[in-house]
Amino acid sequence: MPGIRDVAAYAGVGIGTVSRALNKTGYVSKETREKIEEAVRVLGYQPNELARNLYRNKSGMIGVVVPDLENPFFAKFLKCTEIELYKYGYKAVVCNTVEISDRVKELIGLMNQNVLDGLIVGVDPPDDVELNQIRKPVVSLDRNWGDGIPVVTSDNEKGGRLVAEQIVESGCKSVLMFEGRTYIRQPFDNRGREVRRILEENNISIIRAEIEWNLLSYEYYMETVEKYLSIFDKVDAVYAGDLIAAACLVVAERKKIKVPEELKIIGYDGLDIAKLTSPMLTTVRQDIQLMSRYCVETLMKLLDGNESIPSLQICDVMLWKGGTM
Amino acid sequence: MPGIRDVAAYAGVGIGTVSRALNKTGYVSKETREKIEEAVRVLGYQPNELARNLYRNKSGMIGVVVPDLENPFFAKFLKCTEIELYKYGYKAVVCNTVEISDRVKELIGLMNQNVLDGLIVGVDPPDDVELNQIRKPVVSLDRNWGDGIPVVTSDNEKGGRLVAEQIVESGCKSVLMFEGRTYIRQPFDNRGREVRRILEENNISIIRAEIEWNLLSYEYYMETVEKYLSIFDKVDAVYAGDLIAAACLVVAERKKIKVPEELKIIGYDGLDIAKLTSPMLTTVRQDIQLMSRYCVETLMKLLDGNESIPSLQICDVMLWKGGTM
DNA sequence: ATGAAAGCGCTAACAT
DNA sequence: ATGTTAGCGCTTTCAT
Repeated sequence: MPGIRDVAAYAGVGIGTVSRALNKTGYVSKETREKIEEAVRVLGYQPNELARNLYRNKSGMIGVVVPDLENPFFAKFLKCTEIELYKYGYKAVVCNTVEISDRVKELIGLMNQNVLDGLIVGVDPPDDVELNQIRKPVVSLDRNWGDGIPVVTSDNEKGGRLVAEQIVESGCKSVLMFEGRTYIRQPFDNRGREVRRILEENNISIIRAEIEWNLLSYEYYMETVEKYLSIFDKVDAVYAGDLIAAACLVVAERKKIKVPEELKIIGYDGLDIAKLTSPMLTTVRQDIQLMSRYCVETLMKLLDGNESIPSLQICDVMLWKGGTM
Repeated sequence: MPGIRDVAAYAGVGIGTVSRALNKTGYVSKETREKIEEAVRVLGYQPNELARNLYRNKSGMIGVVVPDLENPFFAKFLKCTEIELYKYGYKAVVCNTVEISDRVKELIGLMNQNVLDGLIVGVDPPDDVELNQIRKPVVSLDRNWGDGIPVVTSDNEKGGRLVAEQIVESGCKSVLMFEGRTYIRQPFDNRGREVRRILEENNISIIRAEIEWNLLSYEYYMETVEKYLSIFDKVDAVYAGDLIAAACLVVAERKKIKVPEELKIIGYDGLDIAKLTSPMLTTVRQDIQLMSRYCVETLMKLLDGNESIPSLQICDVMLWKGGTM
């Protein structure tokens, strides 16, 4: 691997000149520039980015932390985020927190070690995280990490309202709600709260089913759904995330329960999988691409030292009418 | 951010001693070690990994290149690969090639610039790739990249056989086969070849449908499936990747075609989505986790300069019986 | 316009 | 056992 010295020697100039020519910074005469370009071509020189990183004290890497890439929501989020980061010249370093605890703290450590220039987190903060340990930009998707950490989320209140309205309009009287366990207050809590508020207003009875949603496993979903649908066989509607909702559809089919005639199902997220069921899932679609764009844009502002950072950004959601409601 | 000098100064020792103490290399007396550890604690010192990287000439980053993370196959592959790399202390840098061309060449460049220590590729090599430009380890998933690039794949021949046997046994006479377009010979070509060979042997007629499988889009899938199923309405079986197969199921339902009575469907891949349809998809399951483990293990051997690298590793596949066949 | 020299923060070889 | 020194490959003053 040739270094900048080799290029300088070949071109018969100093290394400083080579550096300036390559970075287009400072003056270099046309002739020397050409000699240098020639040398670069002949030697096949490629600057060692590691050395640049050391000098600039940045790595060009952003950590993207998600619970589980097997969840299509996060897969899509990562995809969009990677493409978005690419536009700004950054690379995305993935991290699944599932199966391994404390990965988040490790990643915060990597920031302090300058391996990562910033973090986009789609997971809960660790219990004992010291926010003042965090010295580089962090943006959060859908989680409260505390002061100074901007949050990008979707309009959970509207989402909850859309769900509830569908249920009310359909004339259902007893709803099974699958909800993830949350340990601290999260932006998406509003969703369930809004659903419950409106349903209660309309005297619709609610059965809450708590699910370990971080545990993405088909078997677990099926089992849980089967259990609840057996115990509470008088519910006439189910509300759940798309994956669970799809599982409900399968269980209903198996139990010869007609959807939507005997049981209505409304999902949440608007994943593609909602379109691969039959009937297609009625669901509230989150704009994952927009959320990832906001995350990246916000992070870039933070990296630029920009002062005007919105602490909360909310993306619109929309009802997607399938045939299950 | 305190540096190693600060620690040395605080502890009243030289920086070399600090380095040795922290890296547990060379002799350091118990007392000085303790003084140093104290200093580290008090100052909150964290070594700058960028400087280490420069010295060691490695970044600890491995690029993982996939066509599209929205395809659950690749999402799962990346998930497993990330977790596997983690065990060896490496981080995974993602790259979706969809929507942006030439990303692969860019990533090869990043290897030469020492940003990446190696690459795991799940995509076709670019047309004009010069293998001798590649100076760091590359392992490929399911693609022929050329001499010296080990390939990890699954037992496509067996997979093809399993599919064909199912079709033969079920007594089908006319099969619609959805296959991805390939431009160069790929390991997974064997799958389709084997299917065709056995079907032909049994005088089963085949209709080939070419699909742009890199273009993962629900709408495109539905459209294509709908088109083929309308034109060729006399087929009694469909073979396709799980996603397309699931789309077939939806289209069949919509057209009031009974599955499996009037139309049998067999998928390929064994994604979780195959279990969220009803009836569940009969499919051939690839062991994605094992493939990712082989990829990482092979890459690690390459990085260690190990000589005994198998140029081809084949993972077993199995038939997963659902209700569509 | 260009070359020399001083770091970026660390590791390791070399003295002591 | 410990301090000093010379790099790792680059960027950027600072002279010239």
